[in-house]
Amino acid sequence: MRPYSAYDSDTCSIARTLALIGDRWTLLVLRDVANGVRRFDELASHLGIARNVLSSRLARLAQAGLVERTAYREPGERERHEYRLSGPGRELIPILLAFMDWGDRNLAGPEGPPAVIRHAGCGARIRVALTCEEGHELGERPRLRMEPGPGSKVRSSGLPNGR
Amino acid sequence: MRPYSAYDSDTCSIARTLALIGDRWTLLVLRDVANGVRRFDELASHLGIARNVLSSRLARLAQAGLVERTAYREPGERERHEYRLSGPGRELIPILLAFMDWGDRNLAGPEGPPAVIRHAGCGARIRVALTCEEGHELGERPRLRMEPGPGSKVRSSGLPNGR
DNA sequence: GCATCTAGGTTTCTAAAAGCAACCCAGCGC
DNA sequence: GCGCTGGGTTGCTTTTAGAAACCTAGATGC
Repeated sequence: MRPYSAYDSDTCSIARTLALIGDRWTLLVLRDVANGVRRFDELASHLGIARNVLSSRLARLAQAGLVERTAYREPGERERHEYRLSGPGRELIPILLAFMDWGDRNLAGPEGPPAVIRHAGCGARIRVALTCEEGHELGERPRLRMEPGPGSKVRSSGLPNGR
Repeated sequence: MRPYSAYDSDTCSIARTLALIGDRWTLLVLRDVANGVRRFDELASHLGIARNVLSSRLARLAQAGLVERTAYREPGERERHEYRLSGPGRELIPILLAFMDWGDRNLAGPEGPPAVIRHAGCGARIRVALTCEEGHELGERPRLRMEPGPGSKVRSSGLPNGR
């Protein structure tokens, strides 16, 4: 079996996802949009992001289909635009919650976590968990095994005798 | 109840975590370290990262306690250093798997996912899932509610009449 | 019926971060 | 003592982010 490092780093789903949303601002933009901040000026002011950067991030997210940019007009008002999460965008929520979970446990001060997410139905707290398709509970230090999938790609350069 | 945008953006656990590991390379470095790539040159070559950037990322991760830098010496060899995930670093694995999961579903080509993670015990695939502490199953579009926690902080500036 | 305000950006210029190549140093092997 | 290798650091160039000014179109006020 080939060693891990023989596989192309950029082909990995983690690398591909990071290429799309892995810069300093994009996940924060998505967090705010997920929390109902929909307008350009509100986003700019709440995040403290430069407006040109926000503009380019929203354009990228819209082009990738993670947010929808729609025009709307309230009576007596002029036309506005708003940004909302679309289907694939909503599927990013586990990523946001995984970040939040880790930050709550490792970076929160003695006061406790800055925010809590609850199940809107029952009011209980939400966590991200690893699950095994056989239904086994995976504890704090799960034993995992990585193996190449059908879309794997061997690295084509940089190896001695690489091909 | 105060609106979401009245709370300080930087106090959020997502923002804090992103400030530590939310740049273009850090999560990929952690992915490789988690997969057993432990040496500087191996990381540099597999990732294609500039060596000075790798150096500064590893220093930051070591200082934050996410990786351990240890010296070791094999018989007949000179001293080497290796990097390994430490406790808090291993807790980042759900974040990596959440990225992978999303990428597999949204960015993989028709060939399928580039890699598969299995439970080392039973061989079944691993997924990240949202769970409610009451044990309710949360499906594709969970209804979530965010509320301020004990460590929440109201925004101190930028609001009309803000305080 | 012109000046002003506001949302939603774009342009322009400067500062910070990433990339690239060259260099350095220590220990080993020869 | 000479070169090779791992593990970096230094210095320069390019890319990205940030700050501030500017633009446009439709209310709004006078």
